Amino acid sequence: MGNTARVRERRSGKPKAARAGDAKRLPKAVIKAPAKKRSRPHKVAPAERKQAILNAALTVFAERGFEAARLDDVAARAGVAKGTLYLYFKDKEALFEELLRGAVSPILARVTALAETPDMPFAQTLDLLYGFFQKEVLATDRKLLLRLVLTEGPRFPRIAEAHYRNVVSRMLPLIQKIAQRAADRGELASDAVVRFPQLVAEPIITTIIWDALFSKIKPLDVPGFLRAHRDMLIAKPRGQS
Amino acid sequence: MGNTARVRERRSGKPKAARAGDAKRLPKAVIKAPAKKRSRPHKVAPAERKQAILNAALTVFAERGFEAARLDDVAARAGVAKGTLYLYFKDKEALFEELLRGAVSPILARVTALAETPDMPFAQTLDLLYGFFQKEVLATDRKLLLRLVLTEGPRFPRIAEAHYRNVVSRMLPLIQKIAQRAADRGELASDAVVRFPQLVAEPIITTIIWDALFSKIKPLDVPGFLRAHRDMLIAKPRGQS
Amino acid sequence: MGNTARVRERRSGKPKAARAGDAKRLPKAVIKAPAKKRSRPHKVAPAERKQAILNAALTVFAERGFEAARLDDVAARAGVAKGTLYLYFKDKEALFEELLRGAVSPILARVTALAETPDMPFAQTLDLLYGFFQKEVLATDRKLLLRLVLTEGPRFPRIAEAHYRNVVSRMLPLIQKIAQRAADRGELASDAVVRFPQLVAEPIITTIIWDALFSKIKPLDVPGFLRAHRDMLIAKPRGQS
Amino acid sequence: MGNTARVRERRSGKPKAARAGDAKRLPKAVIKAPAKKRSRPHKVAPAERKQAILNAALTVFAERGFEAARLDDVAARAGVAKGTLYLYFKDKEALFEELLRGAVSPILARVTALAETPDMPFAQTLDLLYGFFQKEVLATDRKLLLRLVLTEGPRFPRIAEAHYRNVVSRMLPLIQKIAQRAADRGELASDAVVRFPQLVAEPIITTIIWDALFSKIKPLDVPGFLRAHRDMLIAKPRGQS
DNA sequence: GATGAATGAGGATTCATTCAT
DNA sequence: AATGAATGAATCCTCATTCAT
Repeated sequence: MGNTARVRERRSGKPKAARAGDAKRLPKAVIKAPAKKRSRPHKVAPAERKQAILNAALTVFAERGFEAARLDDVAARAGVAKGTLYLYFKDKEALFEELLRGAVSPILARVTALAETPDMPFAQTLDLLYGFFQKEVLATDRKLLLRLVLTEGPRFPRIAEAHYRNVVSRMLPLIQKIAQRAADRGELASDAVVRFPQLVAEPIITTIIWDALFSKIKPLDVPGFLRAHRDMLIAKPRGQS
Repeated sequence: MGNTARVRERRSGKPKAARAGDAKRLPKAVIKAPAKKRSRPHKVAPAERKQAILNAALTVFAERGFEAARLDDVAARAGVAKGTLYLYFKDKEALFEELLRGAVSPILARVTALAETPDMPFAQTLDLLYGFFQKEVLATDRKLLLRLVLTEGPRFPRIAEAHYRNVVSRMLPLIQKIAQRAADRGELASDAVVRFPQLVAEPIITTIIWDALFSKIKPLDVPGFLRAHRDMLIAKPRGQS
Repeated sequence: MGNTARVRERRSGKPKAARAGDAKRLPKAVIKAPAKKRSRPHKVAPAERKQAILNAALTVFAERGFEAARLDDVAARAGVAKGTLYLYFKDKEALFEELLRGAVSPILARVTALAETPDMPFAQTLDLLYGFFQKEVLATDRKLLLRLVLTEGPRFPRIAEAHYRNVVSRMLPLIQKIAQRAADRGELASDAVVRFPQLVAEPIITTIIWDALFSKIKPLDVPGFLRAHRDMLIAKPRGQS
Repeated sequence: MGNTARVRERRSGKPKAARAGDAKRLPKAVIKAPAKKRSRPHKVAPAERKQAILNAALTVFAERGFEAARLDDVAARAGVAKGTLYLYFKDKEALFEELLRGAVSPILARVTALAETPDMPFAQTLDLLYGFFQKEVLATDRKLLLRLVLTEGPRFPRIAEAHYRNVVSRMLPLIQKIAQRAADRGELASDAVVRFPQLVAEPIITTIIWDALFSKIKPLDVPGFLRAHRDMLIAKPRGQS
């Protein structure tokens, strides 16, 4: 009866060209499978492979958002089969969460370091901080991670929570400490920043959002903006000169 | 009409993960049709009906984001049949865009008014502006609109563009004008705000984002925060006391 | 930008010809979509439509078992779109359970009726019962339902339970009552059937199983078999003559 | 070998419904790999290994049925790698068929032996037979084998056929012979059992099915039931006392 | 205009099978 | 021989959209 002869019709060739031609959303770009198809690409370190998937996922999720992202595209970009994703991640959501886990932790490390340098003038601390943000976040893929946290966070309480726990709740006290020290040294006449360390983080959020929404239309002079914000932060309040 | 020839533009289904009742995301909420089904929708003005749809859409889109939002839910919430949506909007995307069109225009009007009031001290202008934001945006559904602009904007260039055109590009020059006047009056020692009127808008963005992500975890003292930011804006730069 | 022009590649024509050519399992037959495709078959009473789906489901489930059955095939056989199934049934399992609900209830009605006819000789009661089984179950699609209960029951505790509750637990006492009456009239010398009314149901199970497994190889003379079983049931035990 | 050209025979995935942990079906159980993973499978005789696989397969197939059974689970239970299964069995189906081959042959041997013992009273022969069934089938894993034959047989004509050839077609003539001898000795007043030796096998089928479906709900007094059936078999027909 | 049943393309996920090691 | 990571076809289910009433 020929077991091997049992063959069934297939269709195989799958339209992967992610809806190019759509003019309203996501104008151009959009995922392009590198088409590198080693028929059995054994001997790739699993960690590398996982990283490849995460990299691909970052691109795809950033481009389309969680819901619209297609794991097909992630797999294609990562150069693996669809099923392979599930060897490394339980499901789409787990992939997404792992992707965002530790999104901005490097910044945290830097801020911690700054908090350990008590004698630095506040202005300089801010310059270092914002400089670091520009070089290590804005200029890299981490920008996309942070953007995803901000844009998908409302729909993923767990991710928002994790971000709060891992980043925000640790960063703010550090900033507070730095600000307090500056205030103690007389560098700040008001405790506004001490009470609201978020004032230091504001331009980071603003920059990420502006970049995501308007950079194509009207790029922001980010260094200038950050400098301007810094100047505000270190200013003396009116009437206290 | 030839069934096989029917081609439709879509983008996709919905991942299993987002089902209602899922405890990890979107805790409860889940849209609940008011089920008010007068068997005769007697004399409902089309404009009213359209508004009902838009209201429903705002809730649903805000709750789930564009992709995950179900028109079924919108229709149910609006108390109309699903097909009815298509009498008022070409498709899901058109509904979404119309929803966001003019998202925050009321603020614009207010800022315009402020710009016409040349003699007001800058501090007071800011208080009025931020107060208006709190009462007319943060405390209302418009908060959701603005949130949607910020979170979905990256995936909807047209919406970002419209928002830039309708709101941002009009607001910033007004602020600039106000700031310039304040500077001219010697109220500001630096032209930072004149060069970067975004500095005035920063706390609005920050507040919207914080509200969307962390309000459940750690509510922000919004009035205090806005006052602190205001104080910064009107501060004298260091060394100029 | 021409919304209507947004068209994307498709593949459409789907291989529906369910694995014909498979020689080891399910030799021949196998689902054949009637291909009647009214492009919008409105105006079919919903009850009718549901019944069409249930009928199709019966065939497909009986042919392949629950797990291997494809809802694609059910839909094709029912002449509806895949999505339509979900208008009538929550999911595959719900369809399956509803299909089996009340599988053999008509028999129950008949047995009840027989139990209300006290004066009938036991032999005649059995003839009526088995005759009814032959005509109303074995010769109809209900045979497949009963077969499904027996073959899928072990994997579907809920279905087994429902069958026990709805059919078995009601039938056995009725048989018991009938048997008791027969015993009281001296028609039976032993209380074996009274204690084990299952003895009456045995040939029904045996017949269904034989039919499912061996009818192609060696058909069973069902009427003869049932008569033989009946003779056994009404016999006098040894040594009590 | 050309990835795109690779065509494989399969039949399908697995519906969401049947996931482990699902409370509605297959209450708990869910296969649990003993996780004994000697890093060196030192000297395990291939025959032993094969038997381990078959044992594991029996459990898994019995628990979920052929389609829903996962080779992953079989491998885990057998303590081998998934690929190893394919060293011993061509594919899932071959494993299943080998598993069921000779399912109940031990009984056959016993019946043969009984058929060679001409002088035993029929009642005693039945007691031995049913006793053997209880001890060697019902109380052991062979129960699961027989259950699988009955429940999967309808979908596996080859298995049904093999079972008929190997077991049924050999057993029935033996029973017939025994029954004939009993009849010749005047132990039976009718030739019903001679014409339908299935009457002897009935309670075996009934018992297996009852056990599979209802044992949790309402356990059957198997010994009593078998004795009752035996009494029926050796009874004198009415009117011949 | 309104309706809502019907549609069917699309995507997440599973799992038998392969094959480089 | 044994392994188990990788593959990708297959299937369930969803939901935007249509259109007969």
